Amino acid sequence: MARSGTAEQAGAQAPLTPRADFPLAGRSGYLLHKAALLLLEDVEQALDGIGMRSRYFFVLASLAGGPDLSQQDLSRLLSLDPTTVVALVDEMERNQHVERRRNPADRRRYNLILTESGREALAEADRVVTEAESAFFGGLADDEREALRGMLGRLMEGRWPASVCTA
Amino acid sequence: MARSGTAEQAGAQAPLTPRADFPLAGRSGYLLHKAALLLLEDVEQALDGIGMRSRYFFVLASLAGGPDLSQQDLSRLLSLDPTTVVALVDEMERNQHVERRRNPADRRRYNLILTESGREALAEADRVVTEAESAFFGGLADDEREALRGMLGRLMEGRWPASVCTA
DNA sequence: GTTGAACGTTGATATCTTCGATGATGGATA
DNA sequence: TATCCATCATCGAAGATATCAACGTTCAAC
Repeated sequence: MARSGTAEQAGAQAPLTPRADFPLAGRSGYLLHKAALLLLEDVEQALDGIGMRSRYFFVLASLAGGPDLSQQDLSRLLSLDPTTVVALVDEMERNQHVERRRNPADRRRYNLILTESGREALAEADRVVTEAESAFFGGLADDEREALRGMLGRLMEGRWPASVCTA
Repeated sequence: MARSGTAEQAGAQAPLTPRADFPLAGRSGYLLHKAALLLLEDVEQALDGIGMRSRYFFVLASLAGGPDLSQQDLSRLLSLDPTTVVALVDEMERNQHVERRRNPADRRRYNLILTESGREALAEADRVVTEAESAFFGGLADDEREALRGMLGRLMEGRWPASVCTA
């Protein structure tokens, strides 16, 4: 709180009284939490237009980085329960967006690889998500957005995505 | 991606190969999402020590700002389903942390007010959460944290918490 | 070879969210 | 005043999620 004040007159016509004294609004932690919720809302809504959910997109995007991720890797990387990953990959395999291939070096694991069709789906989703994010971060100047990305990265240093290995 | 590179040697001793090419790591949106998840994990774990969950704390903290919030307000403010709020307030009333009082100006509404016991619970939770957040944001200088808070606030301008009214 | 651990999978359970319906109330209109 | 519609809180059912224990397979260490 005590910041700016540029948006306070936004709802002037409506009989709403903005609560400048809302305690959580002064807490960096809750701001981060809430901002992430709002963004996720936007992304989810944008993806809904092409019949995809955010987690599906996250997996697609993760797999695009390399062919060597296992389901366990995804679980840790995206904070998903291993059980959830099984169901997700099942679905993606039905859609022919990914393939499970046994890792020859460790036959317990699968190497999850993106199919050509998966890449196309990712490309489309990527457009949609990028658009939603641009709108969300639109209020920030380019260098600010860069600074924000830097800070967020530093907050997670050592916790993510460093804990992921390519066996 | 393409940023800094200060943390890449953090897990040097472990046989892990950090994936610098992880695509989502370059996306501001996902960084925000993931950072919020990690922070929530920390906060949840910290609150677990005193037998409280994060949402319970959020409501407690929201109510501390003024006596005039209704359940509907909470619902919008915290992105909670009205149904969920009912159950939450029920629980809080059982714990004698809040009271429901009919709003005399609009008898459909309740004014939710914090009891003395509720304030004590909030004080304790506040300590715990503040500690967890301090640890999480520890890697940031004070002015950086301030800048971060400012940017997050600006991202939500007009969407939160401006939409909340005190009838 | 034996032991213990990791990976993927399954199924049961608990929890949360979502949706529609309801009764009470308020506000606007005629 | 009477009528109509929206809002608030609540309930119950249905759907989606997360959580947990257990299993077979495979790997690594001894």
